[in-house]
Amino acid sequence: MTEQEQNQLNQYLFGLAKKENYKKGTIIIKEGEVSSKFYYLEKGILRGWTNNDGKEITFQFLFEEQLFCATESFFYNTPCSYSIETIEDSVLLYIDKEEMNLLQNDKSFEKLFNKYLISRLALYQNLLIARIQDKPEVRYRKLFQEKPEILLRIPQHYVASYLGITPVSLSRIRNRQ
Amino acid sequence: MTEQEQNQLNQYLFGLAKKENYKKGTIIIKEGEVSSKFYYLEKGILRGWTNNDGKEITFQFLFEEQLFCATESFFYNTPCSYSIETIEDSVLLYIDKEEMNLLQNDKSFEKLFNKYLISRLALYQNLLIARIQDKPEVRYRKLFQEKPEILLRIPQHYVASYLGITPVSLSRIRNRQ
DNA sequence: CTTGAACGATAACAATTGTTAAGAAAAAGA
DNA sequence: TCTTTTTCTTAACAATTGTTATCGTTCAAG
Repeated sequence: MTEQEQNQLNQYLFGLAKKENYKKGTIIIKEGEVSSKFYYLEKGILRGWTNNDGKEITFQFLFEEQLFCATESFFYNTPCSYSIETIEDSVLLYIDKEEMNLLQNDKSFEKLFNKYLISRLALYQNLLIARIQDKPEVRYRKLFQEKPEILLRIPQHYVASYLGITPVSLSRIRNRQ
Repeated sequence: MTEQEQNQLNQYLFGLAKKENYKKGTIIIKEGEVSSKFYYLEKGILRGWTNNDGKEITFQFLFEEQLFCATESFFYNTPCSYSIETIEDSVLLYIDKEEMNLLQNDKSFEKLFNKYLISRLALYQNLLIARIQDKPEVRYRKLFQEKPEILLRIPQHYVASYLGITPVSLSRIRNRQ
């Protein structure tokens, strides 16, 4: 998906969108509830996490200019299996599902959205492969190379959880470098 | 995506498809090459794997009645970053990308394919979350509960690789139960 | 049927990570 | 500013996994 196509899609989706400010620590999408909004993160950082026997597991970070929704919940109207919250003060744009349904009559939108889905699918496949392939220490090094901003803007215990290790272990790995 | 929608999509895609038999151990999609076919696995089992410093990492198994393609390679015409091979004698249906492009003019197909992409996206998100959430031993137990046929039909060292551990460690885990 | 390769179990030791706890530093709130 | 909370580091020990090697067993090709 080219940058131009991305901009066109954003224009379709968020040309008439509402804008809202959220303080750090606000839950945008809540585990167990149905989420029927499609979002664009204009400013800030978000974190996706699930509850695992009382322990929070962080599985995703979202940065500026990122489109997102709770895919399964949004498209199938099912309770969401995870939460998404702000870890900085953030600005979000959003549209409701009904507004999105209206867009689906537009063939040009449909084609763009198709491309968006394909790019997301490819991304998640690559994320999954990378996670199977690499051990925690390698995952840390790659993350540090590819997205150093994650390590600068996000508390380390969230990063540790995202890497699938404990904060103690991450601290040790960092110290080894 | 309902079963009916799935059948409709399969009919669109593979109504006029070629059918081919492959012996066990045949490479269907080869790492480094561009794959421009969309497949349906009628019979057999496939395995997706990548080369990681000389070590094979298995990241996916495909079973009967499964649609698949090398997403990134197929849609973006890039060299594929992994291989897919048969681990049993298998029967595949396939169409070329040009045939698929013709289908894209059909609005009904487009809608179905959209739903397919959404279902795949949701699946991969869940796979990724599960992998971040669970430790190797838990992953094994869940796999055993959800897909015991994997453990019966697939050599254990492939399963171990898929779980992100060594065959030795998998053998130990199995012995602990 | 025979032979070599592939597969799985086990053992011993190394390396890594988890757990718990304590303390220092930084950030947030009053 | 002062206090409280959060975050990060470090240490000691436990648990898990990795590595290497050996040994039957099974599978497959000839």
